[in-house]
Order: sequence, then C-alpha cells, then structure tokens
Amino acid sequence: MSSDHPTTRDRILKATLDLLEAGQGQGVRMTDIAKRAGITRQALYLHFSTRAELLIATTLYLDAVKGVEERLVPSRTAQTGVERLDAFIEAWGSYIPEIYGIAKALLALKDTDDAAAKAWDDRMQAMRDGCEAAIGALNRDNMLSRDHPPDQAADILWTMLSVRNWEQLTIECGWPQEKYIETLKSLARRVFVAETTSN
Amino acid sequence: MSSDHPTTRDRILKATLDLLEAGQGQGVRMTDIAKRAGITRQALYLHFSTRAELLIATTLYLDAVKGVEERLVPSRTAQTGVERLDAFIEAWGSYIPEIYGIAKALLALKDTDDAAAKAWDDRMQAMRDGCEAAIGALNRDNMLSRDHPPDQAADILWTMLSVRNWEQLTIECGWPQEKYIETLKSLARRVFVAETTSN
DNA sequence: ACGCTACTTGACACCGTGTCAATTGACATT
DNA sequence: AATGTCAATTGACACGGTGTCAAGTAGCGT
Repeated sequence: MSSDHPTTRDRILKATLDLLEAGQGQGVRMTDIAKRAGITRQALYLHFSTRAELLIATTLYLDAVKGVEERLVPSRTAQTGVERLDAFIEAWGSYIPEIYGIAKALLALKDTDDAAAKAWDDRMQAMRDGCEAAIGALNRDNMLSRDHPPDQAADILWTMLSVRNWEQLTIECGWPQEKYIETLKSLARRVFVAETTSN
Repeated sequence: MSSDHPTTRDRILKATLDLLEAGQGQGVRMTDIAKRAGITRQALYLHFSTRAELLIATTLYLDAVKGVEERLVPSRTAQTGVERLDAFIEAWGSYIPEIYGIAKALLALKDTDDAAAKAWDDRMQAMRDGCEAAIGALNRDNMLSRDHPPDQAADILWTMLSVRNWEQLTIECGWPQEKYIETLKSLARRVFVAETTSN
C-alpha cells in the first residue's frame, strides 16, 4: 500500500505520531497536527470527529507501523516458561520507548475522556494477556513460585511492566534502556520463578 | 489554632481537600472549590495566585492534618533492616489512599505546570529518602541481596511503592488495601532480602 | 458544463483559568 | 460620627484550546 499518494488521513496519522514522538506526548494541539499534515485545523475534523478519536486511531496506526505482533513471536514460541517470560519482557520492554509519546498523551486524556480511557485500557488488556500467558507457561512448567496464585502473579507482572514504571526508571531515575530490560528480567525471575535446589 | 473561627484560607484548603478526596482527583475546578468554601471564585485568587499554588499549599496542609511524620516513627525505630523495610512499606502504603485525591490532581498537573511538577517531585523525593534509609538499614545488616547495588535497589523500591502502582493494583486490579500492603511487603522481602540458609 | 468531494476561510460558541475595576460591609481609629 | 482599611463581592473581559458552522473554491470525472 501507499504509493507516492498517501491519503490525507494517513498524513494526519503520521503527523500526529511524529509530533507525539518528538514532544514525548507533551501538548500536541490540533493546530500543530494540522500544520504538520499540511491542512487546516478544521479539515482535521473532516477525518476525525474529536481529538480523542484521532489519538485512538493513531495507536492503531502505530501498532501497524511498528508491528507488535511480530515482536511477540519469540515469546510465543519459547520452549520453557522462563524463556517465555524473558522473551515477553524483552519484547514489551523494547516496545515501550517507541510508543511512549502516544502513551503519554492517551494516559493524560484518560482522566477526562472515556473513549481515550477505553482505548488505553483495551491496549493494556492486550498486554495483560501476554502477562497471563507468560505466567501460565511458567505455571505449566511447575516453575511458578508458590508465593502468588497465577492471577495475582499476572497482576504483579502487569504492574511491573507498566509504562509508568518504565517512565520512572528510565526517565526519572535515568536508567539506560538496556539496564531497564535486564533488571526487569532479573526481578521477574526472582519474583515469579520458584527457587530450585539445582540452580 | 482554629477556634470556631477558621480563617478563610483554611476553609479553602479544607474545601480543596474534601473535593479532591471525594472526586479522586477528578476535575475539581476553582469554581467548585470556591462554592464549597463559601466564597466567590475570584476571592480564591486573593489567597492563592494560581490553581497550582493552591494545590501545592493543599499538600502541605494535608501532611500537617494527617501527620506523616508520626507515621514514620515505627520505621525509623525498627531494630533490624527487615523490620524497617516492613514498617516503611506499611506506613507509606497506608498513607497512599489518604493522599490519593490530591496526588492524582498534582500528577495530572505535572505535565503542564512546572510548579506542580516541582511540588510533587519534592514530596516523592522525601519518600525516596525513606526508601534509601530502608535499603541502607538492610545493607548495614548485611541482608541486602547482592542482585542490586543499594542505589539501584532504592530506585526499585521507590518505583514499586509509587502511587501509580498502588492505583493500578487496588483500583484497576481490585485488590483490597490489605492485600496490597501484604503483597508489597512480601515482594520487597523477596527482591531485596538476601536468601539465607536458615529461613 | 455539471456536480461531487475534499479542502479552505472566517466566524463563533463553550469551558476553565486568570485579571481588573468598582462597589459593599464590617471593624477599628481618632 | 467620620475615616480608613481589609476582605470579599459583582460583573466584565482576555486567553488558549476544542469543536462547529456556513459559504466559498479547486480539482476531478462524466
């Protein structure tokens, strides 16, 4: 798809994404988006009836562009539960910085806009499914720590891997991305993988 | 202080706090606060020059009202590092629901208002000091896991205990407060306390 | 030449924050 | 009783950002 003839809608989505990424989700106004897409602010509303709707559409566009699905393949095809957990953290943890701009914008909108809240919650639910799958795999291997039942373990993993936590550790604490990934992997192992005598 | 003659300023702060608590930090406007304090919106600006300033003043008022300091005594006087860690999590974890309203409002403001960001960061820095102290005590006892150097451990504990994580676990996942506290204690032990042969 | 569609232009409404000038009412001073 | 001061009121207005509307225009296919 997409010859040298990108549709206006696509240009808008691209513009939104660019600005959101550049500004780390900070104050991207309809005017800015319009300007960058090379149209009028009012014309935006011919394609998206609301700012929230535009942002939501942008998340979908984003997933298509970045290819979430492919990234999750290693996790799904992992042999053992522990490997699956590692691969999932690796995949999601590497994805966060790429979606951070839009995530931030959506998160900010979440408090006031129901549609945005729903959009965000949907995506987080998808990510939660991944957590559940990883925990489930661990459990099937009999490697899940008896400290937490599977559903609770999934809640914990889901929370550990939240965008907010990524933000706090990398941006506020200044951790490099690499360190974030490695630490979260080791943390997750320590929390979820049952201790064995041989290891 | 405070006979049957509470000053207007105090009535404003009280009103702000009440609304913030009731609305869980959601959309509390200057108009609402004024109404509840029994004055005009404009009169608010005779006491606080800006919404951000009012919110910041409210956090200070809040700490005075709720008595943070006293709550931290058990943590500071704990005999062992592990006890200190436990006591700190207990104290802070119990405090979060009480400050959640104002925290949410401040957090929302953080993205756009520098003063609010600073106010919030200051308070979080104070809480971080507590994390560092707990980790330090653990380290002094030679009980800190060798997985993480102390500063990194403090980053992790600080992140674990964030308001956002509390929000996610209790509000989104529906955990009761009690469960939140207990789980965080056990998580922290598992992550930070070195395994011993005898235990 | 016709009409359709996508887009532009310019104006306007709504909301919430912040500002200003003029006024009122209560209290203390002299 | 007249004066001044201080806190608060009233009513108006500016600003920024979103969303809406009506009228006009440019390009395209038939």
